[in-house]
Order: sequence, then structure tokens, then C-alpha cells
Amino acid sequence: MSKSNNVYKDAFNRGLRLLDETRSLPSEPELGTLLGVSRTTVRSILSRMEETGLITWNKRNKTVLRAPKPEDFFPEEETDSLAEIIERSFMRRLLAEGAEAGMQINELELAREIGVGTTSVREFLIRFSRFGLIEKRRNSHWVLKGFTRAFALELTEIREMFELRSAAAFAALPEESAVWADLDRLEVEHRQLASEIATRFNEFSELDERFHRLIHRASHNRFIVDFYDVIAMIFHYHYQWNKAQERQRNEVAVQEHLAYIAALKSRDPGKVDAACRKHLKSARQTLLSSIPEGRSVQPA
Amino acid sequence: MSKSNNVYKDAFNRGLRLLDETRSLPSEPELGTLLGVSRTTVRSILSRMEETGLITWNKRNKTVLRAPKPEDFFPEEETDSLAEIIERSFMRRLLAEGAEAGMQINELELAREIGVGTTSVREFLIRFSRFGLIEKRRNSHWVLKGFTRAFALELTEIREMFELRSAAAFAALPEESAVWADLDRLEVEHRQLASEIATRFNEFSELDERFHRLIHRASHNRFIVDFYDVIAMIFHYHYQWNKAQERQRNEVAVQEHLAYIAALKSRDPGKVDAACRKHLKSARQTLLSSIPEGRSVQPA
DNA sequence: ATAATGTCTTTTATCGTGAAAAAACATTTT
DNA sequence: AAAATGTTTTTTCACGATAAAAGACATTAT
Repeated sequence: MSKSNNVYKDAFNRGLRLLDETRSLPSEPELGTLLGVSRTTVRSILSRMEETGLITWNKRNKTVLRAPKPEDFFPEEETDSLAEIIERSFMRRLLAEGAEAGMQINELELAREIGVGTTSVREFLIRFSRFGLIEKRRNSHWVLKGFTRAFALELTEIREMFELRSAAAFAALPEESAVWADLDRLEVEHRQLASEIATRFNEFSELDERFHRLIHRASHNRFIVDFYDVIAMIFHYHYQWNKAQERQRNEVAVQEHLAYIAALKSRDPGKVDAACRKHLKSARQTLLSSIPEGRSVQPA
Repeated sequence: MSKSNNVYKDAFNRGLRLLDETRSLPSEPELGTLLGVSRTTVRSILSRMEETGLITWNKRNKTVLRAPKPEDFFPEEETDSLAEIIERSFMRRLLAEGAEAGMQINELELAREIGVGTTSVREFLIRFSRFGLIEKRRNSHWVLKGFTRAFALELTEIREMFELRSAAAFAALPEESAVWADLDRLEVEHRQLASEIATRFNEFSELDERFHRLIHRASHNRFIVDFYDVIAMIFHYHYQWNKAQERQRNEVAVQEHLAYIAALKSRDPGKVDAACRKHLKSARQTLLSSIPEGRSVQPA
């Protein structure tokens, strides 16, 4: 097996959703932009849609014949990229019990366990190494540094430094900057979520990420912007693993965000700093409190 | 061809230098630690030393027969790892004229040009991407962001943030910490270099890196420590490319380091901050002044 | 003339393979 | 019995090959 066609399958599934909305599909290049794939892939998708009787396809004419049925979709698990599959497997192991700091990571074993080639695992580990959780020994294996209390503290230290600076830069942005409109939209979303928090609390983490990324972008510094990937990754897996008091946590966080937004809009540096600090402090607390004591041991 | 034996060749060359110093070599495990390679490689080295009449080898007995001659050494270019070879080629291209921001990077072309497999190039690019100079388009090519003025400014912004914090942490370290002895040693090296600056100015960059790494380590934060890799990489290639006023620049920098060291030893936070700022400011100036105007264009 | 479609070429993503190097295990020496 | 040497197994590193996907070029339709 060389390369899976998950790009095609995923785009096909997304393409199916377009059929509900229109009588006939747009041009191939337009579909390509819409789905984020090349024309080659668009044409494969159209071919299959024709074969399965979803559309008729004759040159520019792509008429929708029927709405897609559940069985038209490719199974979800076939639409994931290899990188995603490896990341998930790896994180599951990492967050599972028994992943102690200092433990060594075996590429071959990982590859066999997940059922992929070693090359993909190697590439994943290299990419993953920037998160600071693993480290390579020269000419040798990788070492797990562990999801420890020390890690969380180091991560949050940088986060706080970067976010305070970004927030200050944000508040200093001119009136005519487009970010203020973005901020307004986010504020509305926050208010909506706040009013329905009882049922929608699990939608918070996605909103959280968008909000913080908007702020970090104001730094106009690629290293700050990129660092948010580390934070997002940690929070993503971390909260998947630790659901304790999720609702209450998110409820508090939404309110803190609203105060933070208000501070930004006031453009008062002192207020911004205070609101930002307050939110970051509770974010740190949440992260720290969820690290089991057994993991808080430092690597030898 | 699968894997080159550069680890063996490099360790062999380093092993030859040991022959000058002793009548007989230590045990295999000891040699392994000394050369930073496994026993397997040590044994290959000993085999060759025996074959070429450098030593006699019988179990524990490894007697030196003669001093190594120049022709005993493997050629330097055969001792580089693939990663180093690729990095050098890539940086040469990057710093050469015509490497404009926005340009796309072709893995296959790079691999062919350097004469290596695509896997190695891919892995290099992934590792290299954390330096913020290139970016990957999903399912597609890499894009060169370019060594621009913006890049230099973003880099130095983070550097200054991190170093000021590390320097403050350093000054607050307890008297009994081992770093003070390290600092003393570095101070001596600086004074020696200062007194012979006319002839040894090109030795500064190595000393510079050791000095700043020592300070960054005081932060006890892996993200700060790791970020110095970005700075070191940039400075390394950058100064290789731009030799203008190297001597004068280094002379100034040595003096700034000495003032910085004195400030650290005073443990006065105000003095530390001032000395650190002063040095970082001139480091930034040096970097910025060497970026040609043609490169200062922002990517589209 | 512009923008689409049709066709062909190039590049990327992934695997299996094999040599280099590390690591583990067994045996001998001090 | 501790540490070395001898031997075997496992893992890492790098390659070429191949299907998926992107991209380029040629042709046709509005």
C-alpha cells in the first residue's frame, strides 16, 4: 500500500453536503477552491457522484439528481489523514497510565502497533518534538519527557508572557483595524453560549481557541502565533481526557472572556492587563489541577 | 545505497586523536562513552586500527603501535551526517541571491540537486520549519517565507523577552549554584579573548553561544532553552555569509558580555536588566544592518 | 478573450527493503 | 561478582518504488 486516498474521501463527503443546497454544481476550479483540493480530486469526486446516481455530469452541466443518503458517505475513519491517526494513537498512549517520564519511544514498535510505515512515524515524531514532550537522543531513540507538572508550568509561563504582550498590542490597534469587528462577532458568540451554557458547554473549547488565536495574531509575531499550536494541542487532548467539572470550568471561562473582551474594547492598558492575567491564572489552575500527582515526578 | 557510515568515520577520526595521548586504549565501553557511539561502532573502529597497523588488538589489550598519519584519517566531507549536508545546501540556497519570499520549495528538486533521497529532505524540512522561515501548504509544497527584516524583528523580539527573563532568573540564583563557577570560567575566557582579539576574533561566535545558552538555561524553561536553537542557527549561517566588520563587531560584543557578566555577578536586578538590554540592542542592530534591502520585502 | 474542460506531467505521501548502528544477551576474564 | 569481550537481535536511517494528489499544458466552449 502506498498512499491512502483520504483526501479524496474526505472531500467527497464534504462535497455531498453541497448537494443539499443546490440544483447544479459549479465549475471544477470553483469546487476545488470550495473543498480545498485540486481539480484532479474534484474530477474523481464528480465521477463517483455520477456513478452512484447522485448527479448527471456532462462537461459544464452537473445536475443534482437526488439528495445524498447516509450510505453515500465514506466511513468517517477512512477520511482521516495518516498524521491524524498517528497523533491520536500516540496521544492515547501518552496520556494513558504508565507513560512515565524517561521512558523510551520505539519508532518500529509504534509503527507496527498503529499499522503504518516507520517513515510516517518518524515524521510525526519530528513534528511532534516541538511540543517539548519528547526529545531525541543523537543516533538513537526518542525519550519521553512526560506530561508533568513541570511541563505545564513551563508551558503556561510562556503562554502568559506571550498573551499579555499580544493583548497589549491588540488594545493598541487602530480603530479602523478589522480585528475589532472580529472581536464583536466573538463577543456575540460568547453571549449566546453563555445563555445556553447548560446544554452547549462542550462547544466552548472551539470558541476558546478562536478567541485566543485572534489575540495572539495581534502580536504580528510568527513565533508567538505558532506557539499557540502547542497550547491548543495540549488543551485539545487534555480536555478530552479530563472531563471533570467541564461545565463549571467553561462557564467561568466564558465569563472571564467576556470581561477580557470588555477590557480590550476599553483600550485601557491597565484593564486589559488585569483581565488577561485573571483569565490566564485560572486557565493555569485548571491545567495544573488536572495533572495527577503520579505524573508530577521530574524526569531523572 | 542505504545508510552512510559517517558515524563510524567521524568517531574513527576522533579516535585517532586519542592515540597521540596514550600507550594503550581503554575498554570498549569506555571508548564508547568517550566517542559517543555504541560498542558496535567502537569495535569497527578498533578493527580498522588494527588492520592499518595503528594498534595491536587482543581482547583487553590494545597497544598503540604508532602515531596516526594524515592519510589515516577519513576525509572530512565523509564524516558529515546527511542532515548536515542537506542543511548546508539548503542554507546556501536560502542566503543566495534570488531566494525571494513566496518562492515555493520543491522536495524532489532539492533531493536531486543535493543527491539524496526525498525522505531525508522531507524530514529536514519538517525539522527546519520550526525556525519560522518556511511553511507547509497542506497536501502540497513548502513556501519560503524568506530571511526578511520582518523575520529578524520577530526573532529578536522573542529573544529579548526570553533573555531578559532568563538573566533576571540567573541573577536570583543562590550563591551555591554551580552556574556561578561556570560564569567565572566564561569570564576568564572572555578576558583572554579580549586581550588577543586582533588574531582570535573569529573564535567569538562559539563563545557567544556558550555564554547565552548558560543564561537561558537559568530560566528552567524548555521552550526558552529550545528557542536558542533558532537564534544560534540564524547567527551561525548569517555570520558565515556576512563578514563585514566582523572583528570590530566581536570586539564590541566581548566588552558588552564582560559588562553583562559583571552585572550578573552584582546580582542587582536593575544593573542586570540594563546590561542585558544594551547588549541585545546592539545584537539586534548587527543583525538588522546585515539584511540587504532587497530582502526586506514582505511576502505577498 | 476568458474560463471552462480534457489530458498529460510532476510532486507528494507512504511503503518495504537493506545496511549502519545501537542494544541486548551470552560468555569469558580478572 | 563485576566488568570486560564475543555474539546475536533489534532499531534507526536512508533509499527507490508506486499510488494519490497537485499542477501544467492543450483544447474546447461561451
